[in-house]
Amino acid sequence: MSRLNLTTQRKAILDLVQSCEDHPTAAEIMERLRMNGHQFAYGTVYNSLRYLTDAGLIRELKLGETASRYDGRTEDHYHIVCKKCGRVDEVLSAPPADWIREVAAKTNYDVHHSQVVFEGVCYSCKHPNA
Amino acid sequence: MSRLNLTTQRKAILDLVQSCEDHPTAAEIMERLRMNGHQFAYGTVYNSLRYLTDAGLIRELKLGETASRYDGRTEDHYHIVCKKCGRVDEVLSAPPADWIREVAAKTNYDVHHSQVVFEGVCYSCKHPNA
DNA sequence: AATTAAATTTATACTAAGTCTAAATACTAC
DNA sequence: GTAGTATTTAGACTTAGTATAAATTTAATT
Repeated sequence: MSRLNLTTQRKAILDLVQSCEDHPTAAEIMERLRMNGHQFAYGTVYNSLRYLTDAGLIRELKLGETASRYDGRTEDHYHIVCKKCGRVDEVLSAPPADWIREVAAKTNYDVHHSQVVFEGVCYSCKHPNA
Repeated sequence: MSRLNLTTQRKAILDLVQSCEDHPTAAEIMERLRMNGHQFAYGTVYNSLRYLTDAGLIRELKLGETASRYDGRTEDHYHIVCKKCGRVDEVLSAPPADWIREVAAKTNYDVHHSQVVFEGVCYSCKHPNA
């Protein structure tokens, strides 16, 4: 682990991701950077996203779509995806420790981490004319 | 939903996936089919895997790698991936219903399904010289 | 059994997301 | 200021998967 090196590009990308209410893909990040007057090389954006992810400053979300999404919230949390509209919301309740212990015991693994993606239908899609 | 139509190709692919102890990718499935003397078009394998998945005969696993994996076990279950060796094991304990209810209440979603991928270190990697 | 219609397979072109590479640029330490 | 390292850039390349159009198979109708 070496010292954190936030270049202009990395800083701009970090700021952008942290300012997002949603969970943009790399392509969406590039688009928003361009709208803010930045124009970085394609590879630089991917490089920086990986660097920032490795540094623990942002999170990469793999929600089962083709592209990864990025999240400026670094606390441990999960996500729920609406099957109808594709919207993604945060889930802050952690899986019960009992369950994790049970899984560790049954599988003989040291469990370090879990990714959970819930799928369902969001409030707006349930009540279309509210 | 129309009647199930298991062509020669689909049947061979279903048989193969069901006979696997592991969770092969589409590329691995093609390779194993070839070893069994089958030679199907590239697109047919993808088509068939989707067909079989939609029919509920196999499952598509998105474990955060670049390629999907396929699983002949159709009961509801989850997976745990070893960070060291990449091995994937089954997790048969379901997440506690209380937790799911809590998530549904907090997010205002109807929760239909959850995908859970645990990450950790498997027994063999923990005890390298056993 | 021959004819038509529908579904499926095949081969191949294409797309999307991301990685790799080599040259150019920027930063750091002396 | 110069040498050395790290980063950015542009663009080629890779991987996984989708789309398309022609050929083949299967099923239904007569």
